Parts: sequence; C-alpha cells; structure tokens
Amino acid sequence: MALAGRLMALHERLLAHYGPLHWWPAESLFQVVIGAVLTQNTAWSNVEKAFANLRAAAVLDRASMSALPVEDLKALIRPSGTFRIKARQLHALLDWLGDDWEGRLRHGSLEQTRTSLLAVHGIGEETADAILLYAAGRPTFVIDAYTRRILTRVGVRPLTGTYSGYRRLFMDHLPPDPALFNEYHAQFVQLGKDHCRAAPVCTGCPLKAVCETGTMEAGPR
DNA sequence: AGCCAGGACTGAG
DNA sequence: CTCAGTCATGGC
Repeated sequence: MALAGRLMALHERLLAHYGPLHWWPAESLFQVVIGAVLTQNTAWSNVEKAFANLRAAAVLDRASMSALPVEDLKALIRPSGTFRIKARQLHALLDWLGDDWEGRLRHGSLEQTRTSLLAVHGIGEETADAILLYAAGRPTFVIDAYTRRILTRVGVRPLTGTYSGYRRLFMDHLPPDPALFNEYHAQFVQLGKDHCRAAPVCTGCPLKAVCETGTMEAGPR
C-alpha cells in the first residue's frame, strides 16, 4: 500500500479504538505553551504539580509569569524537574512571544515562524511543533519518542531517522490538516502510555494485527 | 535502589 | 555532524 494510505489506515484504526481524544491536557492555550517546555523529558504528573504551584501563585498568564523573578519561577516549577534550566527556557520563550503571544505564533508562514521559534533557547523541534500545533493550531506534525517506537513496531520507516525525517513522513503524505495532526499525535502518545511499557507483548493493543517486531521496546531510543 | 519520563544544550572528537 | 554527559523531580 502507498505510504499515504498506510498512514491514514493507521490513524483510522486508532480512531476506531480510542475515539476522538481532543488532546493536550491543559486548561488554556497559554498552559499548552508552558506545558510544552515543562514536560520535556518529564512525566506529565510532575508537570501538573508545577501547574498547581503556578496557579496558586496566580502567574498563569504571560504578563505575570514574565514579570516573575527567575528565582521565584524556579521554586514554583521545581516538581517538573530540571527546574533551573526550564526557568531560563521559559523566560526566553516568554520574551520571544511578547505581549501578543497568540499573534506571534500565528504570524508569518509556518516554516518561518517555526525557524524563529527554534532559535529560542530551550526550544527544540518537538517543543516547537507542539506549541505550533496544539497552542496555535498550525499544521505541523509533532514527533516524539512514542511516535518513533510505534512506527518502528508497525514497520514504517522514514528515509532518515532524524526528527525531520519522521516529520516529513507525515507532512509529505498527509493533508496539512491541524485537526488530523493533532488527533494523530495524541493517539501515538495514548497508545504509547497504554502499551509502550507493557512488556513483552502488547495484549489488547489496537495495532497488534499490524505489528512486525512484536515488542514495543524495539526501535530507536 | 535504580530506572525513566511526551528533550535540549553543551563540549569533545 | 554525531554523541555521551548533564540536568533533577517524583512514581514505580
């Protein structure tokens, strides 16, 4: 089957299993932006603890958080781990966003905005795409560790194993539909959480019929 | 007691 | 440009 067809079939199989996920577990778009940084190499449960602190301190808006001294920010986001680094990253991001942060994310072409965002300290490809897709509704595909593992498991391999290799796999073969990209990546994360650590084999995994390797652990990273 | 989580930066080679 | 080392908390 052609790649486009395989990718859509995979998505539909997951849709049949999970139904619409309406994803990114945040209360506001601003929290999507902040959460994208806080969740770097971190369990979401720890991000939630940080959000609880930020909410209690009433700094869950760009202006308040931007005005907050770095030392104070460190203390509040501590439960999310690597908090010294993340505090600095958040301030760099907030500066780049400016007052009209929603406009900043939507302004310009997707690739221009993405490149500009990638120049911000602490914003790598996955974080940039997560912000652009989930906070700004831009049609860019998010690649994470789950996505790579699952694709390997079902035998879909991009030209190169780099981030952009995986990203182009989706963006070159699917229509640039933010709702589709949103749902698709959400399905990968959900599936990863449900079955990624369920060694040795995925009992009840919706992709069982199309698995090639038999174990979720196989594959890059 | 480790190991790891929805990464990204840095310095070496 | 590739890659190990580093960051750091909380859950299992």
